[in-house]
Amino acid sequence: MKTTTEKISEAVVRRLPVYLRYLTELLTNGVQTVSSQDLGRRLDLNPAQIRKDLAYFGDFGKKGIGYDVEYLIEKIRQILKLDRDIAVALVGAGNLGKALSNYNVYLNDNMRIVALFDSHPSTVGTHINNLAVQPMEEMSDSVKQLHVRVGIITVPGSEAQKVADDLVQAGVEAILSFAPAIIKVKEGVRVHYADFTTELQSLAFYLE
Amino acid sequence: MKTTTEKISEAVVRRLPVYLRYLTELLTNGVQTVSSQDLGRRLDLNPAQIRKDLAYFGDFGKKGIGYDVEYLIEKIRQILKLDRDIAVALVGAGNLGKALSNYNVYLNDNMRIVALFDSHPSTVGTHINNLAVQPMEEMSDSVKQLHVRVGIITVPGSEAQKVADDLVQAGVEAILSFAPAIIKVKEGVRVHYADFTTELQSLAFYLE
DNA sequence: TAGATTGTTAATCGATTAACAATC
DNA sequence: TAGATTGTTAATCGATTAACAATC
Repeated sequence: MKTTTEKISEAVVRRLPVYLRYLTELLTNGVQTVSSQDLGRRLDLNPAQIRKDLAYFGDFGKKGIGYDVEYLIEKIRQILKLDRDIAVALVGAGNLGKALSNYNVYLNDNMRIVALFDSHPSTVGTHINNLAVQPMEEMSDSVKQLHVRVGIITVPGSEAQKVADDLVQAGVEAILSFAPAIIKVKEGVRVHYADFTTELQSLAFYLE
Repeated sequence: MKTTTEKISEAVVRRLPVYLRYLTELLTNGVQTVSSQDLGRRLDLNPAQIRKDLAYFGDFGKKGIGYDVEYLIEKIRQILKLDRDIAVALVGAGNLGKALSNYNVYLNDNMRIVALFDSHPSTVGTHINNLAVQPMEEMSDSVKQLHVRVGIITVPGSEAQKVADDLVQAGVEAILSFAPAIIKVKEGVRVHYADFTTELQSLAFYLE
């Protein structure tokens, strides 16, 4: 194991969920042990990179054997902090917001959408997955009361910054935004983007 | 302008749509000229990086002045091949698929969803945005007939590989997958991922 | 002209990969 | 033991940033 307090690069952190996903699949299939070579082949990654990624956090493998699937899953879940409950709020109960709300089931990982907000009076009060859509005015109070730490933004790009400001003000520590817009937040708040228009446009470059 | 036939890195290609988005906003606001410094400040990027990115494709700026917003938009659209019509097919007309279909309006860029497919008999035949959901069996023929070049996958992870195989078989050149799974395709076909579960999980790492 | 800003080269930084001793 | 595979160091590769001559 490496010396402590080495900063972990974003690239490493982004690969951990990918490892986790495939390991979970292996566990389901009854596979008990996996080598970095097996993982690399399946995930299109260099085996040395996988070993290095994991070694940042501990000595999880056994020389000559590989990694115990169940143990590694447990460890990665700890590293990603997915071993504890994390309350999530979703802002923007339009089509995309509704679709994501229904994914609650899939993201078992103790991350759970516990509140929905929307600014349209006609949407407020409707129920999605047993959760009532609340007006924006209640966001600050609800976020605090429910200890929401992560916000998902599914409003139009033009409203994203305002919503992000409100979420941060209410105490949210991390944001996943689906809006096609760069969001500015204060130091310490983390923003990830899941902007498929950008993804689709860069895909077009590779045509032909 | 640099020597021709220099390979463009993926990182560069991914930033182009971000430039395009902000430039379009500037154009809407009547801004005629913008410097790499302005862009960098707004997009949290190094100005030198922006100049370098653009210089891969041509001399678009004017020394002492900056970049003409309208002209640069035109050029980036050409580079990304967004200046011609691109037919897109979406496979998986569930909640997420439906939500994305409705975004057609937003992705004006001549990329247009022209066909929807689903494997559930109860979904086939329903209409989303004036487009009928077709059964999977018709995919190959429809993709060829409509000259579909890009496929969007919004089926469960367990079915993603099969759908990708079918799309590639039918002649699709690029795929955007929302399914939480690594997809293997033959050389020459490009796959991008828009997997928000991965994004959300890596976000959890940064809590606290 | 003086000030601003590009395009590009060189310097730096960081991430990926190769190689191998340690060891199960 | 022999074969396999880890953890880690060193080498390589590539991407970002700084610096500056050219020039509008």
